[in-house]
Amino acid sequence: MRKKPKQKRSRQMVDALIEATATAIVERGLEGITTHHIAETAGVSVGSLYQYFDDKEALVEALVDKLANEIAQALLRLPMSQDGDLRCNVALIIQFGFGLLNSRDGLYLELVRNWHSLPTDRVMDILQQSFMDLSRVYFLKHYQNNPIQDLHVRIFIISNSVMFTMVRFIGQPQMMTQEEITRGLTDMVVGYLE
Amino acid sequence: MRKKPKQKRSRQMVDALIEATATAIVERGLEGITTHHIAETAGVSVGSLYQYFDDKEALVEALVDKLANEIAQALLRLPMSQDGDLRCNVALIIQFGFGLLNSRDGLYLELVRNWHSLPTDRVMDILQQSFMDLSRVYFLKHYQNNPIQDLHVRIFIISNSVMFTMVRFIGQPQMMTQEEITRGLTDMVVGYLE
Amino acid sequence: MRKKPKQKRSRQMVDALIEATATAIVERGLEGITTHHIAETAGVSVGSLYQYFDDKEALVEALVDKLANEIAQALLRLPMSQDGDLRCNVALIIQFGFGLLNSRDGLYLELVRNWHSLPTDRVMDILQQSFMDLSRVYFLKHYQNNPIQDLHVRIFIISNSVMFTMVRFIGQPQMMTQEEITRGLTDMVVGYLE
Amino acid sequence: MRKKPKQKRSRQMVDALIEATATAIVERGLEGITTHHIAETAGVSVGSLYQYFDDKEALVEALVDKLANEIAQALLRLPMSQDGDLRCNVALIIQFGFGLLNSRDGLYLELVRNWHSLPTDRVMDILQQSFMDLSRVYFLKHYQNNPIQDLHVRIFIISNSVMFTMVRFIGQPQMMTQEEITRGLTDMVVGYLE
DNA sequence: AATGAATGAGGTTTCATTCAT
DNA sequence: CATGAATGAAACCTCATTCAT
Repeated sequence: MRKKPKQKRSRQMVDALIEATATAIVERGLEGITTHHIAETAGVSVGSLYQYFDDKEALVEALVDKLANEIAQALLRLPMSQDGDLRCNVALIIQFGFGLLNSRDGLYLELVRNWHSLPTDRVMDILQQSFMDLSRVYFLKHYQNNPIQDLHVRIFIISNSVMFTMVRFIGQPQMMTQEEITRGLTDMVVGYLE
Repeated sequence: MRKKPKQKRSRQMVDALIEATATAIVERGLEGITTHHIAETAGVSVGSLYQYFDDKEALVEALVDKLANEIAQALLRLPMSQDGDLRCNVALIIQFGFGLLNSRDGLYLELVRNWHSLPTDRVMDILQQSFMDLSRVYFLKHYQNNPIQDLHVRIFIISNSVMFTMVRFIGQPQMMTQEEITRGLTDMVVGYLE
Repeated sequence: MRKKPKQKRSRQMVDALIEATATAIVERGLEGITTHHIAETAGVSVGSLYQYFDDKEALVEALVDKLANEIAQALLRLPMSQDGDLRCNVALIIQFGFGLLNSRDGLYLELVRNWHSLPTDRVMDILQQSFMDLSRVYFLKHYQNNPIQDLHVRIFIISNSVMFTMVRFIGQPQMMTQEEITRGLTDMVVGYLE
Repeated sequence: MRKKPKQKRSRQMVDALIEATATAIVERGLEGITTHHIAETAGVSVGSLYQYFDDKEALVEALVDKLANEIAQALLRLPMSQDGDLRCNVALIIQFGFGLLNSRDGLYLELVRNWHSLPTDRVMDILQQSFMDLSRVYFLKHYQNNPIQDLHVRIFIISNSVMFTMVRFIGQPQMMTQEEITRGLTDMVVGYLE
């Protein structure tokens, strides 16, 4: 970001631009957005856009960052069962994920699809961290003396498996239901972790 | 394809163009390719390109199709153990997958990354079919009277989980080894199927 | 024309190409025709096209020439009243003109519209010659000793007035009928000649 | 028009582009103009051209519109004799027409020649309206109780006859003089109207 | 003679970014 | 600070014409 917006007016402008970016992505896809369209949607001039963001990419980065934080917040508020019911918690997270992917008119979906041209690591880190925390709590209880092997590898595998399977499913949900996918993923993950 | 290449000369040109497309994608990424660059790489004029392909997209489609067929062929030649050792076969396929993703200077990697803007279904169909066949053989032997539930859902989940986890891993292999990923995926898949 | 087609085969080819040009013009307009389309319509290769015609323009020229001759022939067969009824003969020619412009799916229409980029003089010459003959016969009878002044100017004015008014009318016949136009033109021409 | 030119600067640019279009048409013919050439002639970048006009066609339309308005203005200023001398007024209009067609290095000529691919209706409407007004005034005076029949048909015929005969004459004035054509047309028109 | 594959100049349009006001 | 007019590189695609087979 080119300039730290200290003043209230500027802060609003930055926010408007980031939200406009989100809207534009939903409307035209990540590849279809243009700076003009974003600026117009934000009710701001292109010049102002470049006052606060180095280039188009910076805008998207800021958006991804913002969403990542929101997701992190939401994950913290997830009512995980604290008694160590793994299956229950995994299913909860998966449902949370589906909720996310289906929200905001497919904004998350479009972003995950294009993860490779985005600083998605930030997001994946957050998700993986969440899984990590969940797992750690769980395993601390159950395998306290016998810690699970390769936990970070498992978390990596699970995070990516779950996320991309969901995205792929949403893209072509013809031959199965979301419930089936949720159950299947839960089975797989729980089986892998136990 | 605009024109059926009947003559040997034409066939060569079509091949050269498809190969040039592959090269260009490796060099510049799927989004970075241009018709001029492809034609130049193929040692051919732009006009010729358009004599055989309707547009840029058609070129990429042809490439994907060709690769899909090659993969299908290669999968058939995989020395699967016929005695029903699931773990062994799963590991074999995963290693095959890694081999593919690491081959051709990352061509497959780039294509999988951009799956959403490609006719990837074709490829995924092939992979899923392969898993399907493998599983079917396996389960016919072991659970003949008790067929596995939701096989197509499982296959879908497994195919996507394995493939995208591998792709994501290759993108940032810093904190774990390919062996660890392979083992982890194999564990997960086998656990899920048994 | 590049080559005089002496052999029967060649003659057929030239004819086919000219007819294909006509068809192409009807289908796509004079500006829309391409050598490939013409050759294909004629069932011949582009190479052959260039064997007999210097370039695209030559094809159109040949077509115009052919049509001009046909028109000249048809005009000769027009059943002009020989008793010197000018109005009758003028109306006859105008109706003949409308017939022409409405024939061949608008081929003549399209050609007249684009007269400025064609060797239309050839055609206009023929028409003017026809009017000229008609008038001469008429005036020889009636004004034998008192020849009409500026006959060639009048013929020029009349030919162009009649032809382009008809073409313009066909282009947008909403607010009047062909009969009205025919009567009006006849009135004007006869008035001008008498 | 893509953007309403509110500022003075923009207005100048739009004008420059329209004038450049006129110049380009004179230099290269209506079919020969290119966006780059127009932009260059206007001393402006292609991008700017597209900021104010949707496409090439829009430019030509704007030009035609502008000229049509100018013609309408000029026609209003024509010193028509108000005492009802039809011949005099007709000749005046025809001379005005020749003046127009010979002005601006043949710009009008080229436009009329290509009337079929232009929104020429606008222009013809203006001319026909002008004739219509002229005629109406005239006939109101002279045939007040006995209004002329089919006035709109006559106007249509006359407008097109006069205009295209003049255009055709300018294209090949070898065998007659402008005076002869003017006199001839005037004779014909007056004869037709009386 | 006939073919049709190959050429490549040339045209239209988009859009990220800058900079004078 | 904000504006938005201006820029111009760069991409896609067409089609008249040639020439090796």
